[in-house]
Amino acid sequence: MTQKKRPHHHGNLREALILAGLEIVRSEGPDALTLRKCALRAGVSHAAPAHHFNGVTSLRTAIIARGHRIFAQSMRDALADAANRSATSPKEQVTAICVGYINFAQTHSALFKFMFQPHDQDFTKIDAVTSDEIRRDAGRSYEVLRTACHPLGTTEKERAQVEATIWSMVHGYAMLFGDANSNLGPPRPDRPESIPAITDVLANLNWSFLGKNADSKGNSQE
Amino acid sequence: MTQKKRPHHHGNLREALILAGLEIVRSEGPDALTLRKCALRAGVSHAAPAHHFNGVTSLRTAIIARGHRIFAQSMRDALADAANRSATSPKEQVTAICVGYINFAQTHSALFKFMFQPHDQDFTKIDAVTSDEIRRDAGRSYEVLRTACHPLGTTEKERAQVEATIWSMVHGYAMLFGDANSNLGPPRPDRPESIPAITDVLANLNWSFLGKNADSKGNSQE
DNA sequence: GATTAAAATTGACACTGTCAAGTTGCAATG
DNA sequence: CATTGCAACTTGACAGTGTCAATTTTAATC
Repeated sequence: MTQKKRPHHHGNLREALILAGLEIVRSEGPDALTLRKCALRAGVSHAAPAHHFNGVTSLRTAIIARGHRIFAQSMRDALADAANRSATSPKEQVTAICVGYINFAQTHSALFKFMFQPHDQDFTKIDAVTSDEIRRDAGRSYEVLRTACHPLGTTEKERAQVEATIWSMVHGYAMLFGDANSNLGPPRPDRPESIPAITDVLANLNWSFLGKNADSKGNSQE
Repeated sequence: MTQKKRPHHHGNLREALILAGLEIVRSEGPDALTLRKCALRAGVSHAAPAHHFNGVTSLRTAIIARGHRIFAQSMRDALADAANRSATSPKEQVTAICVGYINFAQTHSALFKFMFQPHDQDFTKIDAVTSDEIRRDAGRSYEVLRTACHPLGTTEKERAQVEATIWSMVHGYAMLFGDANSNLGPPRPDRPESIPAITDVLANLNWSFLGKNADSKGNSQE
């Protein structure tokens, strides 16, 4: 009985394949990812990945899960930056997270597209390890926003509404305006200065959502 | 010189391929679309589409353009419905358009995903006909929203901000919550009733955006 | 050292998009 | 009407893709 999981040939192929995939997405774009390319980059034969991933969908999902770690970290970093500037009101915290959100979408635009592409991941067709990974890592991403939104609602229903509002706004913005070469969104007249900043967009929200004051400083987590 | 464009064998293959593509996306999902499947469904050989589309990207783009017509019509229909209920204030008009937006995303969920998937359409690699089509049809979609948003801003910059705000919000909502089987967005606890309606989300906007009253009835187009 | 099971390779298959060459059929020209 | 010309379409091939079955290699165990 092995106390440590020490695979035989490669060492840790599963990890290597995920990293190879991230690199391919980064350098060649979201549509360039291929099972065989990942295998080649990891230095194994084209059919080797089958022993670690149920299929290409599983590999893609695992890459997305890994992307979520960077994504969540980007939001946490922005939150920490805001805290260093003493911007700790719920409104300021949520705004900071959105800035981190958009920052990730711009800095890792190919990965962002890859992650939030509508993929038909029949969760049933994904191996248990990867399925757990995506659930955990994507959940942690959402948890960052969820925590910051918490003080903005009193009941669970209210909080769900606030979360949906912020999440929709920032995600839509990222999709439509986040990437300079985005082909979605409104047809832009080649004037990138006509794109408002995420903070300008967020300013159009009614921040005193449901009676509570979003500007009160301090940690109001119950 | 032919006064009417009457192609030789098929009659109108370009149109038939687009319709075949729409049907495939509808019935088999966004990822099921294939050049060869379209050709088969249109009753021609696998290489026939090459004479009408520069490549598969062009065909996809043409299908997206066609989808935009349905999309724009869905928003216009919702706007007409609102007018029948005498809901003609800017706020009510914009809300109605968003309802039409979400309605399209739900009714034609596969097509919506297909349309707003980040596709690398190197516009240079797309034949001129299709390129004009997508620009025109996507522009018309956006024009519906643009017109409704017009009274909500006074300067051009203000209007761009309002448009970006509304568009981001409704698009993000459609992506994250529009489709019941969406795998994006927050991990939902199998409680579909916890998803707020688009109208609830829009209610969190500060509708008196920039001093002007969004509730004033009538046609305030300048 | 022999056994055994996992890890990885090799080879094959159907399917994809794209290209080159050949065929068909319509339309304008003589 | 016969001929020419050209666009529409077909056929065949090619490199890649994901996936599967059969085989070999490797590492841990008895």
